Amino acid sequence: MAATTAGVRLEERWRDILSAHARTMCEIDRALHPHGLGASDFEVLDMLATAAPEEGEQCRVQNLVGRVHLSQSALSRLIARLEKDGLVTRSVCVEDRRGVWVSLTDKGRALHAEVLPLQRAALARTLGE
Amino acid sequence: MAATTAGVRLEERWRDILSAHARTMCEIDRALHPHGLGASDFEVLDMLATAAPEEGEQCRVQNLVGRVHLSQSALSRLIARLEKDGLVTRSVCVEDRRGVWVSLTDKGRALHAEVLPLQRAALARTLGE
DNA sequence: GAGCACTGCATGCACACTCATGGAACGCGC
DNA sequence: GCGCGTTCCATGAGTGTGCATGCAGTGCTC
Repeated sequence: MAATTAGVRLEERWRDILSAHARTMCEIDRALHPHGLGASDFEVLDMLATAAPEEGEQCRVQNLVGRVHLSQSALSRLIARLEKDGLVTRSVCVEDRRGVWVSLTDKGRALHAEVLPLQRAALARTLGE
Repeated sequence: MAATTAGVRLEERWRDILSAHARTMCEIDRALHPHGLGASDFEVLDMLATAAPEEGEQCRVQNLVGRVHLSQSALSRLIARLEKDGLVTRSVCVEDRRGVWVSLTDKGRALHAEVLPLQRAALARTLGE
């Protein structure tokens, strides 16, 4: 009996998460789409911007996997798209030539600064009741 | 200042939701995959099972859209898959021939009963700390 | 240095999703 | 009844994702 009660409570919590996730994700997508970005793109851009504020600072792809809620292959393709759009650059890591360094371009940094308030606004709209 | 603080708090909340969603979704998928179901499939199955416990009770596709976090087209295809697997049946609604009734088959009901505890267990593993 | 297991990233493939559209059925005004 | 806008579901096209795999580079053992 107690077990089923706990089960129902978990079920409700799960529904809440599902609902909040769907609404917010959709709202962010809608807010960022005019700028050519999706929610996942922004997540990576934001990670690069906050994790490597120094100019010369760079970030391994490996470091991004695990922090981002994306598979390694999806991340690889996403970075390829960002590079094609001129938002990031990839360069081989000299100390471990298997690795790849990813860094924001000036354009990428500028775009991030531009859309950050939009993302915050979307969050406020759907999460801050 | 207060605005940015609130922004950071929202950001953290969003990260938590993202993380919980990804972990739980993955865990449910993993638990249900051996039975040929994904998380979305279960969501629809569960909805049909709980919304129409009576034998003759049926549910319009229209009623499912909005309750499920899926687009109308995705739901249509998902139901087609479930029907192909013999878990649900579709029949035209006699009182509004645009509509379609969806109902669980015995096999669908049995499968739902079989995997429900697995889903609950997955929820408990990832949400109930 | 040769062999070998392992790591890091890219890619082929299958599949589910969204968006936009299509077609059938309804309901309303006339 | 006829036309017209709307609703309901299905489907075609394009895109993104995960899984499995490929391939180059690393480091360890000998």
